[in-house]
Amino acid sequence: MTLSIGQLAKASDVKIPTIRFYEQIGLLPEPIRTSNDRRVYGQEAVRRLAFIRHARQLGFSVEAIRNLLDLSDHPERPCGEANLLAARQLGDVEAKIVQLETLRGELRRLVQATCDGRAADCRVIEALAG
Amino acid sequence: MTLSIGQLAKASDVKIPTIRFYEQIGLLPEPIRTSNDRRVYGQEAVRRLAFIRHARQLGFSVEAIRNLLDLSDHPERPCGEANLLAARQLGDVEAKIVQLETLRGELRRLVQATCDGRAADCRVIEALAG
DNA sequence: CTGCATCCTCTAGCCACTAGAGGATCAAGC
DNA sequence: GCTTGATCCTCTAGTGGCTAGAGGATGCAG
Repeated sequence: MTLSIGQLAKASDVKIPTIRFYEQIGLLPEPIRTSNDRRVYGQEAVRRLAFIRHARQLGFSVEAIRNLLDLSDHPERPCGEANLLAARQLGDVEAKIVQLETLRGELRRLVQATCDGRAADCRVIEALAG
Repeated sequence: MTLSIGQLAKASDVKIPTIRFYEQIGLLPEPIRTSNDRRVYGQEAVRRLAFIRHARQLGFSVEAIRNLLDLSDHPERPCGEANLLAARQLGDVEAKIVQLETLRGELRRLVQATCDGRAADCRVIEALAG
């Protein structure tokens, strides 16, 4: 059972231009074409796109995904790099959370200080200025 | 006491190209120039850049900062919009934190499942694929 | 056969910068 | 006065990960 790009988009929940974009940057192999140049995909494309989509949702960069896919394509290789990439991604996310929590604290103070006067006395403006 | 762009960059901890960029997009007014076309700034520029920098660190978009600066430039206006912008920014940050915490959970599971074999049996790859 | 959906390629835009080319000018030391 | 290195100028292009739109070909249903 083959799929058009539109059907693949629905099956994988990835938009058509994004699929073409992934092909362009080499995450997806170039599919075969019909005589009229339309892309034709098989089930493997659905799996590969699901892989990419899941990894992107976890915040992996395209570069990281390229490595992960490469490993997935070569099952005989050691998988230490996959572990490393996952650990690094976790570290990045944890760092981002800490940073955002700090931000949240500052913003909460900012929001609590909101006033109903004119900009001249506005505490939000004041806090940003000073 | 006037400042060159380099001195302003040091005083405000904003890089030179970024200062020029802020001028280009209208966050900073065009400064006067020397006879040799070099930008000359006063203390007001330091304050304005500090404002921008602080707001950027809090994650405000350039558009939001434009509005905040506009308010700051017109102290007679009501400041409800500043409050609104701050509240919205807080909401955005809180949403982002929730999202990242979910991500962190998934990534922790991924990282705990790391294996020392080959990619064929790698749980990280497997988890991403399935 | 008409009309709409789907597909194609190609280019440009988004955000907030950042990097680099290629050149002019300045300040300090000899 | 001359050299050297820092600083400045403008302009263009690149980053990441898409997204939007132009302009056109094809497919399919009524």
